[in-house]
Amino acid sequence: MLARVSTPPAFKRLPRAVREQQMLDAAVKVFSKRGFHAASMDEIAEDAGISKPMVYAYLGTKEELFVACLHREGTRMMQAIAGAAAPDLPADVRLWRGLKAFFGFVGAHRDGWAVLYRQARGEQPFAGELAAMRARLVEVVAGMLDHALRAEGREVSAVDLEVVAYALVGATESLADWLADHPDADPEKTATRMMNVAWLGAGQLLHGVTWHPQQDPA
Amino acid sequence: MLARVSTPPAFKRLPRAVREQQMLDAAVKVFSKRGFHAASMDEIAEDAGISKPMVYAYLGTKEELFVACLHREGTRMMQAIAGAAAPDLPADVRLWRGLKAFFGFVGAHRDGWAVLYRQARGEQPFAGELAAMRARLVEVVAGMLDHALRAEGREVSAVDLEVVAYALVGATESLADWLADHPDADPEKTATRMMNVAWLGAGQLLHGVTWHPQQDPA
DNA sequence: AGATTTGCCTACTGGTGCGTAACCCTACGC
DNA sequence: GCGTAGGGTTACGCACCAGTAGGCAAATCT
Repeated sequence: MLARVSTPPAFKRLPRAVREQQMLDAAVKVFSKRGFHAASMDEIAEDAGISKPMVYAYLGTKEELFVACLHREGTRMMQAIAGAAAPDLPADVRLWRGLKAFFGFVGAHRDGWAVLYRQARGEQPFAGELAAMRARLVEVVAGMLDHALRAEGREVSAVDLEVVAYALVGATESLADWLADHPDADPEKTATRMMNVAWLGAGQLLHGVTWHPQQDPA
Repeated sequence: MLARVSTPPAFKRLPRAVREQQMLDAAVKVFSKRGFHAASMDEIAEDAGISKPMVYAYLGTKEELFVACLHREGTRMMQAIAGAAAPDLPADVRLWRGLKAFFGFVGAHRDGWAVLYRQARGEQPFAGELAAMRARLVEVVAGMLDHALRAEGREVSAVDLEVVAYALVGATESLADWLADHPDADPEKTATRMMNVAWLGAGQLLHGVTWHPQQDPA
């Protein structure tokens, strides 16, 4: 008896653009779960519902795939933040909106984002990529602080500014990790907490209050 | 003619305890340079001036070796900090000494420490190990804050405390990264900068000053 | 209706690197 | 002076996985 000449392909053919996104989704998921090296192209392909050669055909080698993930997620995040903090608002409002957008983003992309960034930190080939993005963030924050400072007629050395901005960004990333690990936590509340630490601390600095190691016998 | 029956073994035999430390030194170096997966046992062995089976004989599998590194470095760090911050001092002094010790440690172990921790964050098997250590740190910091708060008759929810402590620890780690990447930076000065951000921000909170999202049209 | 392009697969290879088996040699205890 | 234990080595098995060759079928074009 005649079997169906062509088995109705239980899995549909999809246009490239769609499949690419599915692959990236799968890649982000697997990379974040396993880490770059431990992740296998086979698992990514399987998770995307496709076979391995397709991944190579569309997104290239493993490294290129990872970079693609980094780019997509990074761009999404940057847009989310940039869209929130217009440059003509007072510093605290900009900071607040930026934080809200940032934590909102992390909350919505819990598995993807945070862990992807946890990964990229370690692996040599991508550390640079990531560092560049963080540098942009630090620069923005430092710019905000500088702006606020000048508005009060004060000034601080560039390196001081950079370091404070670095600390602020680090604290924020740390809370993002915390948020990613506490699925039931509220992004906005986390943003508020961060704002408290950041703005009050930075605020003091802005007003010229500083701390010095007074007597220190040890 | 008779060659020397036993070539005077150009490389000496050493007692186990010594070789183990050499191996750990090499492992820390290689792991931090390459990352866990990309590091090869062969390279570690070679770098330690020994052959691979010795590493397996003394320190076990690759994972076990990494954990051993983590433990040694972690313990060293914790001791450096614990030795600096006696529990009966005022909170700001404790914080200051702790920070000084921490950044001093990182400054002295630049390549080893910081990068090792950058690694452990990502790799699944060790993230827990690392998280536990960080949790201990967070707990200590939170305890300090709580202590200072109670001394002023105020009280804050445990989760609030935890989050602030988390942010502080994150900011500190971030500056440690910065320090590790700027070999000519001064650890103590970095500690001072961190102290400024942390103590002033936390200090405000301690005095009941908080920030709220006032009107927020967007 | 062909012809061609595009989506998709099964099945391999080649390299890399963990972990081990089997063996050697020097020191020291007795 | 001789056994035994501990420091040390070379050389391999084996599994895993990135990347590829070669081919089939459904759209789409002409």
